[in-house]
Amino acid sequence: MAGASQGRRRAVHSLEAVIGEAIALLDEAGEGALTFRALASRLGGGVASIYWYVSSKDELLDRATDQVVVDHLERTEDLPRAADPLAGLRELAVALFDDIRLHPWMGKYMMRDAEAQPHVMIAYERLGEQVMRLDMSPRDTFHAVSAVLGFVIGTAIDLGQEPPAGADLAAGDRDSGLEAYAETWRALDPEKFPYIHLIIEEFVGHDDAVQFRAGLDLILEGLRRTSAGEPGADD
Amino acid sequence: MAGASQGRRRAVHSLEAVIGEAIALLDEAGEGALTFRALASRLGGGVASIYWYVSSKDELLDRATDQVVVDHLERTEDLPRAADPLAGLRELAVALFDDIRLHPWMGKYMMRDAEAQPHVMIAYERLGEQVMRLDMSPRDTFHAVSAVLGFVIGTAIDLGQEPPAGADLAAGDRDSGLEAYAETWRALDPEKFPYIHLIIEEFVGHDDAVQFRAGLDLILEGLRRTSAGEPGADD
DNA sequence: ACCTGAACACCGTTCAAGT
DNA sequence: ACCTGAACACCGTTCAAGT
Repeated sequence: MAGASQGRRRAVHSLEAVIGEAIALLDEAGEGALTFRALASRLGGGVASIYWYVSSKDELLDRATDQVVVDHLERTEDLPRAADPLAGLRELAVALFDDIRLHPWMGKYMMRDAEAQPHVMIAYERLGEQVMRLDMSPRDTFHAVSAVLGFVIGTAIDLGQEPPAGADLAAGDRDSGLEAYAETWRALDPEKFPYIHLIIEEFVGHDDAVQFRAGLDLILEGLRRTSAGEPGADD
Repeated sequence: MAGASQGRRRAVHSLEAVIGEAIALLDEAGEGALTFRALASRLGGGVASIYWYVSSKDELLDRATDQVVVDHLERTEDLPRAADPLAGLRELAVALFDDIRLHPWMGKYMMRDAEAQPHVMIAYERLGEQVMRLDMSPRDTFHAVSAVLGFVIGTAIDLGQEPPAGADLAAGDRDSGLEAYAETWRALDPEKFPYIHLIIEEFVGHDDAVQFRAGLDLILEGLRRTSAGEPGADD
């Protein structure tokens, strides 16, 4: 009986398995849940084994982020479908935002190390190629792409922020969270906080995706005007 | 001789000292350097004492962030100086961005918990009051403020990202860092990466502040057009 | 009321040893 | 070539005890 199967002593891994389980752990339970010990037990092996595939937790996170971008690029291969460069830019930005939102932990890492995340470069390139069609100077082109990218990733990070440990994520979760904020704000003096009072009801039940698109459209509208107004302008 | 000064046995702290030293530690050595043990030794006391003033590291970071915002509000009390609402919005956004950049660690925490950071609310309110002068619907007003805020904080976070542990921050520091990236990019196939090649030289030696202002101006230009075009538009 | 050292339950990372 | 348990040097947080 000593060996119904004499295997199972040593677990067998692969880089794909390590990265895949890391992504699953991050998606399911958030950034705090990604521990070498937790990851090892998911893989059915020992902690130290992970270091055969990855030399640090930083590298693990870089590789996990890059892998998500690989999937994103695959999924959006045939974008943009629009003839208009700004419409094309919009499609790409929206698709990127939506995919980052599915993995709220990754925004933080996307801008950290271009060399460790080779595919992020390709996503930038695709956005840039749409902007190039506006025929602006290299500098204006660079600034426009940086603005869109900063807005996409920045907004995704803001919205993906994990609430501090204390927060009560019991029942209505998100809705009740928004409502709890609104409650506090309604208590503020309307004389001193006219803006807050103006938008409280908009804030309650607002849709992150709608909010993102509205902001993106402001940038795109500005870009449309700017690129039409000063063809080839410098500095 | 047993007590030239019999004090010094027990250190004496205050909430201000705890928060102040925490901010100093974060500014000087980055987020990784803020440890209860490091903070305690700066304060000249024991680790556990900090818990008298603050109930967790999360609270410490919330309070540190709020304190920086307090200083920012004080420093910019008499802004905006411009009569034009968009110019006023621009002044406020630029000032906020510049102050966040002085404390690169804080961007991440600014959007995390409005209740724990009462003064962040005031900064939002000030931005909102400028946008209100454009006489748009509550929804459009909310979206515009959210877009500006998302861009300010998001860009600040992106730029404030600490490079992963490995990075060589030896001599030329930032410049050589940019140049190292550029080197990698120049090696990319120009056929497949026309955008990257177009902007490499713009990227090298680019100024974060200039880049931020360019993006902000796109949003403001879009906002100017949108608010002029559809006075009081809904949905 | 405020401060303390020592302990607890965790981390990421290393290493000598196994197969 | 790949996997392992045990150890190391850290963390944030708690607690019983001091003043």
